[in-house]
Amino acid sequence: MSDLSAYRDSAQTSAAWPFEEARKIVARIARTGKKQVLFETGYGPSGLPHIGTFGEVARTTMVRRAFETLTSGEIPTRLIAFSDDMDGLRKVPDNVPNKALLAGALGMPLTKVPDPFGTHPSFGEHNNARLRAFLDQFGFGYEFMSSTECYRSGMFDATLLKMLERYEAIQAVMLPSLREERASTYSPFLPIHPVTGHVMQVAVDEVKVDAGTIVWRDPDTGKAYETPVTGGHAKLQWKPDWAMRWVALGIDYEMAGKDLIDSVKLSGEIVRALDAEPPEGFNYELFLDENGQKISKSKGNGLTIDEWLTYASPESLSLYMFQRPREAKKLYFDVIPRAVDEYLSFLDAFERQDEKNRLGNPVWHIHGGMPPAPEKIAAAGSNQAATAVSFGLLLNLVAVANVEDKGVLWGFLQRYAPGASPQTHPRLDRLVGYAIRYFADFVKPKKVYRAPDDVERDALAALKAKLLTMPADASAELIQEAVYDVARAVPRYQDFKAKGATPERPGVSNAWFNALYQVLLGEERGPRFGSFAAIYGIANTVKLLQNALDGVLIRDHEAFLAAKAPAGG
RNA sequence: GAGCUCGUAGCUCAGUCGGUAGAGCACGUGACUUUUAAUCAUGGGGUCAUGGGUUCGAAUCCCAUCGAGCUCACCA
Repeated sequence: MSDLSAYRDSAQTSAAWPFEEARKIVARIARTGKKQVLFETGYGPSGLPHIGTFGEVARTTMVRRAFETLTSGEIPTRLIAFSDDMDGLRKVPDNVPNKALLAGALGMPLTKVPDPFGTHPSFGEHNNARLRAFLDQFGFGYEFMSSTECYRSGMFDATLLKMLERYEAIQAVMLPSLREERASTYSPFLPIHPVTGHVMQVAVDEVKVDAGTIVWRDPDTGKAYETPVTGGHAKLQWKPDWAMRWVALGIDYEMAGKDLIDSVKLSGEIVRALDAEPPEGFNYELFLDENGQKISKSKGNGLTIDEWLTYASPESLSLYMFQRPREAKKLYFDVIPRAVDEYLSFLDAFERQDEKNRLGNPVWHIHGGMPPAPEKIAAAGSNQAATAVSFGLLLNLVAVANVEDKGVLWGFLQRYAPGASPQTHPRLDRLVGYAIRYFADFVKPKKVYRAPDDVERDALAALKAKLLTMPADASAELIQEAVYDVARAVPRYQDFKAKGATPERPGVSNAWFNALYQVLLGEERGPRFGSFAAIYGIANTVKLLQNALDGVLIRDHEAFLAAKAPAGG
């Protein structure tokens, strides 16, 4: 943290949004005199963690780090990941096994619903574990809290009793926001049915402030019950629950999606009805799919976090989350490569920037003020500055060179920068892996292999024969010479207008190379062929030529596409 | 009906108390021993959506208009 204190002054005026948020919290504690700051992110545990979950925690953490920088770490902070696991199960999710098991538990608190996966005592606990594993995988610092445990332990009791006392004031906040038919039966308290265990959404007949209970009737049996609002015998409706939690835990900051703006407002009013101050907040925009539609779990559109992490690093996803949180951004496959390269260039720029600019650099926020040094490679025998290899470059390379193996791609890289290796450049190595997966899933399907005609067949056969006479470690230059020499003998490829061409020794036209790329790689363009063959290996190249002559390349590609078709789509 | 965001180069966007418009990519040209991924140099390109206001001075602050898009108004 001592490193960060250097940024304290510049941070006071930084325009980066995490600092603007953090300054709101600084003003808040100046007002309240609090000695620590609590951040909260909340989850409805009926679903699995998703890309929005990541976004909310990542962004909250950015504000947290900004706050710590503003205050030189003098004020302790905590981030609470709160799981609303006492919520009643409303419907059976589509993506779970043993649906019948869940169907029998509709209406029960999630921590009373059996675990369809059979790994935890309840569905709620199962999902809590998934949430924690998810957050841990990214190294987020947080404290987990279970709503069920909070209610049962009595941690919420004092605030719950106060809400009972202010019952009318809370209703005065809530009722105008509801339609008539709903308002007539609305109660902020949801008693847990003492017999069935269901979370009951029923009208409250009587509020007994002194006894700390509510009186209600079972709509099916008509039987009346008196239930304490404390000790986990009842829970709260969502918006009052949020408000109660803010008060009981003393939350200072919580962000929410734009769809919750009105809810934040109502919950805030309830907090004020409890004589407390609602937390500072921030409303981030929702993500859209490539057609501009809101991403929702039920629709399954947009991009999942697993998909992102298949093709790019968590850091690139953090960058995406950092940038323009108040704008509706499209979140689909095409944004990934750009996010990766922007991350790399921001990382590259960081070293050259002064304090103030660093605070505006996304990598400062992604890495909590301490971004790693960029990994660069230096060209052999060159006094040019080392540069970072971009994802775009790797994608290009992997596509034209038909690379499916990390080693081969490293071969190309080392050709340019002999000193580099997966050991010296581990992050570049991961980038290489991402590029290859991208190739397999998005580039390879678009390849179009074409069959050679008779002239091309002869030329390819001649090239193969020539390569067979060469040593396995023949240099790229030597192979390149051979490629030219083979084509020089073929009238179709002779080019007498080429630079340095003579009638006895014609140049070679582009048609030859185009044919090689189209037939062998399924691409319109490609790498320098000599270099390609040297890295790919003479034996492999010979096999590639033979496969082209045998029609194997086309057959294999068709089989590949056929196998992919049903799963893809 | 209520609220939010955005409009700057062909594209994606920076532009941090107001002080002569920037980057990356793309494109043009040139260099690198027979052009074919990776390099380098260089060039063109913007009435900062529109109209007004404040100011010595506005992409930046204020108001209005137009345009693009989103969210909420049942539940969480």
